Amino acid sequence: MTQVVTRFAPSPTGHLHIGGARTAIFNWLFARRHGGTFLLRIEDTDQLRSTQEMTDSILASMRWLGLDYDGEPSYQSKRFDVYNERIDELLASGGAYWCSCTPDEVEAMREQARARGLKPKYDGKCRRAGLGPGPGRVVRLAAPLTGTTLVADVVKGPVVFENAELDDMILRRADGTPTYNLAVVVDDASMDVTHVIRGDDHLNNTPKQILIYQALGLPLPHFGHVPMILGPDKKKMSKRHGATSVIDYRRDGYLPEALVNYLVRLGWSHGDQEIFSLAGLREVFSLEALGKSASVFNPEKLLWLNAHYIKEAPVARLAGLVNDVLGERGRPAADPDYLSAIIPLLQARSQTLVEMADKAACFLAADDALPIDAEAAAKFLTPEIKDHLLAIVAMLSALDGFGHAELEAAFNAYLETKAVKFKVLAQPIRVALTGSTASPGLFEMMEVLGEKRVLARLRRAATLC
RNA sequence: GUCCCCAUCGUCUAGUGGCCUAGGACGACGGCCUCUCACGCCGUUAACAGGGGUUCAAAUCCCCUUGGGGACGCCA
Repeated sequence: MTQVVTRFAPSPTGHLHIGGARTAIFNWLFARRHGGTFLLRIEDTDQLRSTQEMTDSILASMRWLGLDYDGEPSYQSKRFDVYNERIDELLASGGAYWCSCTPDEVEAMREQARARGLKPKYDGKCRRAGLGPGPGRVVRLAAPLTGTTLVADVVKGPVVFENAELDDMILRRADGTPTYNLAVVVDDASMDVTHVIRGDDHLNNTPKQILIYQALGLPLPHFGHVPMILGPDKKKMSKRHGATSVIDYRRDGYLPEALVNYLVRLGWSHGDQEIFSLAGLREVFSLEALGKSASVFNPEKLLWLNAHYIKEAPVARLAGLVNDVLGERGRPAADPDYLSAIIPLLQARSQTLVEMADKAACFLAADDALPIDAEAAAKFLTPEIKDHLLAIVAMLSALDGFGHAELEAAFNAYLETKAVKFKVLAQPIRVALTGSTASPGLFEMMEVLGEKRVLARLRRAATLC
């Protein structure tokens, strides 16, 4: 295969969508797999809806996901002269023509076609009028009226379209700006893109674009249309499906490697393998392994992957991320060493960083202000337990070390002398230490909390009995 | 309405004519472990949309039906 060039071409009219992120991943992987080039192009020809803020957001999301691109991003808004040059060429060669029909007139034509059971399209009224430029006029492609156009899709296989179904689409708007279809073709050709990998929803655009390639005398790239991601209702993913942007997942405490792993498995597979890193993927990714059918987004599986990566992540990294979450919630920064001691106790118990931060809260709370669940207190901080708590305070104060092993040994001795089962003490102590009935193991927690906090919390709990 | 795409457990998928009594993963359910909650481990549940062909043989190939999705913009 010749040098591979792929590109990701988002429109900066919103944050990076997970569907867009997935096609970016596929393009990135294909290029990296073949030692090719991965380009980024911002499709901002719609000057009304495109914003710098969204461009920045998309760039940030890509960086977060670990998708680096080659060279600088290109902006279509800076290339209007290039597009217009090509449109003028088409005008001169007869491949395009001026059209004075108003949007309302065109809409009427479409209605008419629809009413006759045909595909709604422009009827070519101005095609032979030989119009020149003028206010309010657009430029349309003089598309072939007969014949067929073949899309040799890398994913879907060959797809044939009747040219009669295709439209004399607008190339240049009345305000002089180029339209999407024209700009994509000119850019993909001038950037020497070899593989256009994009969402399924563009399949119907492809024959139209091929017509433009042909009119311009440009060589065709390979096309590959990846199936869409659907919401739980099997409809195209949209805002009403909840979290749909990459930044939503970042905010909700997901690790980028989990999102990438999840997304790549939607519509692509490598045997029975479930766990993939970006580095591993670039060794095995292939377009042939892409599926053809749309897939439903499954939040539970993403959560499972996130939990998996949380268990694997280095403590120092998690500590930093949890601190960020804490900060976003207006909590003071935790001591890095203390937080790093807490994290290992929470890794197997947290599916997201947000959950981890929530669970870290009881470690970080001031001893006299630790929130204690009322129901838990009523059930476990009972009068008969009070003496035990006080006796344990005395016992622990006399202890030499405060490590897991010493603590466990001391408790075993206590249980023996008092002839009591650990079960009767465990929950009361847990409530005393954390304020709730669910937590990491007692001894490992006590070791992390340290003697001072443990004693203070036990004393406080005794007063509540 | 017209055109295009798609069709294996609830979901993501393996499967490229015999290895399929259809495999894995998430979820759900049950069990083990156990100081609680998790983790982990073990097990159960559950699918080739329907109908015709082709073939010695079909989840795999062809056709039809049905179902689902997408596209029909001076948005991208």
